[in-house]
Amino acid sequence: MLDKTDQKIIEELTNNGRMTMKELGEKVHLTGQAASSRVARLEDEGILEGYTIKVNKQKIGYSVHCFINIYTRNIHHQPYLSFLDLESEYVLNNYKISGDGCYLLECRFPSNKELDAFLVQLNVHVNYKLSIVINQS
Amino acid sequence: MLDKTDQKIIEELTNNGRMTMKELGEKVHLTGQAASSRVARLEDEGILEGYTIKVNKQKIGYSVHCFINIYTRNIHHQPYLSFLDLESEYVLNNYKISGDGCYLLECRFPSNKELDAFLVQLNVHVNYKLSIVINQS
DNA sequence: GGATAATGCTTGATAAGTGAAAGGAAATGG
DNA sequence: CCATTTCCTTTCACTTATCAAGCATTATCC
Repeated sequence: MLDKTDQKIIEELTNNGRMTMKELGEKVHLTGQAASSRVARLEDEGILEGYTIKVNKQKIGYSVHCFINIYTRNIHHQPYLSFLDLESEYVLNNYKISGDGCYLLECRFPSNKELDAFLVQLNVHVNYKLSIVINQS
Repeated sequence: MLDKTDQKIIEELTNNGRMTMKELGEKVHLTGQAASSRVARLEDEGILEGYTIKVNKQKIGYSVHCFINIYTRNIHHQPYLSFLDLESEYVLNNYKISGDGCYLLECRFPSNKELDAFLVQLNVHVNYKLSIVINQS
């Protein structure tokens, strides 16, 4: 499905998603047009899902990064999931997991103040265990 | 530091990091050149750290996504961290966290076979608790 | 085996975007 | 009140993207 050239394209675009097709072509030994049509194919196949940016969240005031293990008390998860939708400003990811707990929730907050308010509301729906990210290596 | 326009720019580029500056300008009611110079400033300030792509990892053969709570047995973490460097193909993130455990390790594997081999080696350095992602909502 | 089709590339012309320079409007400060 | 700064727009030369056409290689089918 993916040949060496496709893999290289994915690698290059992961490092710089805004590189010109001409530049990308040079990296993978193709013309810009050929590179462009391969990228279009990767998009059509749903392998390349989109383009985005890496933002320094600390610099824009979201410095508290945490993971929250969720333990549902109720067989109905919908209230919890609906709550996440409302608080989506803070939610990065919500993973349904095997192992300890039902979900692993990844969030970012401007400060402990917002985190605290979030946890109070969260506790209406579920129990939780909080882990704060100290560093990322 | 960031005005409304900057925030909108970040939002738009998060949704489509490859949009043209002209297009971005229209979204935020500026000319392409003005948008471009704001983006350049965001890059200089380190707020916009780079451009990348979203890849469907399942489609390229990395279908097992998991989080591993790491419990170090030894005060020296370096052997564990060096191990991660060697196995970086599978490692998405390694967070130093508060709460249960010392690290939260996020990985992706082509199959349980590679996961198993990874865990065997991991156990040389640390104890762990495994959570497999079933779904992402 | 040879015609046919399909795939993936290159080439070339046109349309579109980018970047640098020049200039103007609004806010800031002596 | 004028000078300065900041941020924007306009213009133009230049680069890049896009589209269609053409060509080579490989696969397919009778």
